[in-house]
Amino acid sequence: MPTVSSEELAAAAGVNSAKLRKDFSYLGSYGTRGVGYDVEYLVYQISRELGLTQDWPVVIVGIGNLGAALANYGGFASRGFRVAALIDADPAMAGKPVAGIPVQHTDDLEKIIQDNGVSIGVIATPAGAAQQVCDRLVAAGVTSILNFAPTVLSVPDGVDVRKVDLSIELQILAFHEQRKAGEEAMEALPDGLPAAAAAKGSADQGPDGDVPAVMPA
Amino acid sequence: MPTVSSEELAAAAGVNSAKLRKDFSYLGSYGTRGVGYDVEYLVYQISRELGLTQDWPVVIVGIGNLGAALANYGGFASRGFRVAALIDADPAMAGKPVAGIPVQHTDDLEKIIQDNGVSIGVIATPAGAAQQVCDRLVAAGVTSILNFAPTVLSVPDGVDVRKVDLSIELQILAFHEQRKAGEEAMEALPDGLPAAAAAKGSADQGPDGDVPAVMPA
DNA sequence: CCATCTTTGTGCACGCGTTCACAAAGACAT
DNA sequence: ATGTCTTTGTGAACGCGTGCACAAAGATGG
Repeated sequence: MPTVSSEELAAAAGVNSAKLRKDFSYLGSYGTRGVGYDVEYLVYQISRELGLTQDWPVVIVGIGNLGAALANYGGFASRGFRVAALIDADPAMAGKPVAGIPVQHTDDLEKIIQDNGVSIGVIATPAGAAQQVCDRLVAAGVTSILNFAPTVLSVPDGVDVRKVDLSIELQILAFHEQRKAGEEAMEALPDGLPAAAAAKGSADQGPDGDVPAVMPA
Repeated sequence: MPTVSSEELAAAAGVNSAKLRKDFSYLGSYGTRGVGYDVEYLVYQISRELGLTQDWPVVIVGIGNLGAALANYGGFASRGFRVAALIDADPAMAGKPVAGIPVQHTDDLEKIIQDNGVSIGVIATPAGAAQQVCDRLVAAGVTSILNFAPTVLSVPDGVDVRKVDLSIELQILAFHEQRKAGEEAMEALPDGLPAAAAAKGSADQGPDGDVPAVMPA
């Protein structure tokens, strides 16, 4: 039986082993003292708790470059997501297959949502169309929306929205880049930014809190 | 002179006003007591500190759907980013304009980086090519990399990498969706997940910590 | 069956960030 | 000028998450 210790996992993930064990303990006592965690069982338990074992049908609205990129993205299927439909407002796109799935017209949006029991929608339209698409998705029964359009969507209570801004990550890199460049002239700067200085040596690859939280619109 | 108070900004951003004032104070004392902050001056100071006033030439490597979507993304220019070049390994793409910029071949990668003084690279290639492209970018002088390929890149010290996984946000939505669905049957579940339960009512649209940190690969 | 060794699960303490609360500062009216 | 009123900037307290350290649990070998 293949096992891992919290120590091994912690080293691989770059976190403290005690924190990892405490996190796991919230899911239950799945480890064996003196041995570690049964890999297969642990993966299953975490997957289940995270909802990876379920089948999540999603629709992608707006099949431009980004929508097509998402439709072709291989990482969805392995995480339980199934692209149930692609929807675009351009009649010329209708019927054209993208990633093996024929694009359908916006007119049929409500029917598509209901027929497939979709509760998660992805918006990859231009900014101008996003709110309108969002409203229709919500009215049709969608309760979670992933928004790639550069607009803040307003939704009724009970609907989750997550906004993905592709330039934010780039901005974080630029922020660190600026720090690197200004390091030799650090003392010459008018003010120091403690939070940023502390994060100077961060070597992770994740979207974690290593940049000030407040930004201008 | 248009001004805003910390109270107004805090309400708009959904944070505590004291925290906002303290954050601003790290940048200097830009407010006026009894009045608030001069909007224009404040925006400038924050922009400067964040590096938005600088010109950041970036290259995008891998001009598939995603690369094209990034090249067309309007949000870059306004944040100080300038797409200096598009690079692809496919000779058939060479010369073809995407978003008004002619695609160049990978062979010229080093020269392009050096001629344009590029320090930030975006990788939108298939997973198999990512590490190789990364190595060449780093060797050519790039010190910050935004990675859209589903691979963890290894880089020497001093190089920043940020990995963007388009399915993670979707997974967070699915996690909350599962919670919503299981809410009526909450007591029937074998275990509760305190962190998730606490985040139940979160209504923000940002990638903040409202989901467990550790995940299986 | 007992001893030893490994690794988990967790109480406890420390440290950091958030929030409270207030004095200082400045605008504005009289 | 002087007083009042608003809002900043920040010292201090609070709360939460992280990390330490160890007892309990179980495997493994003699």
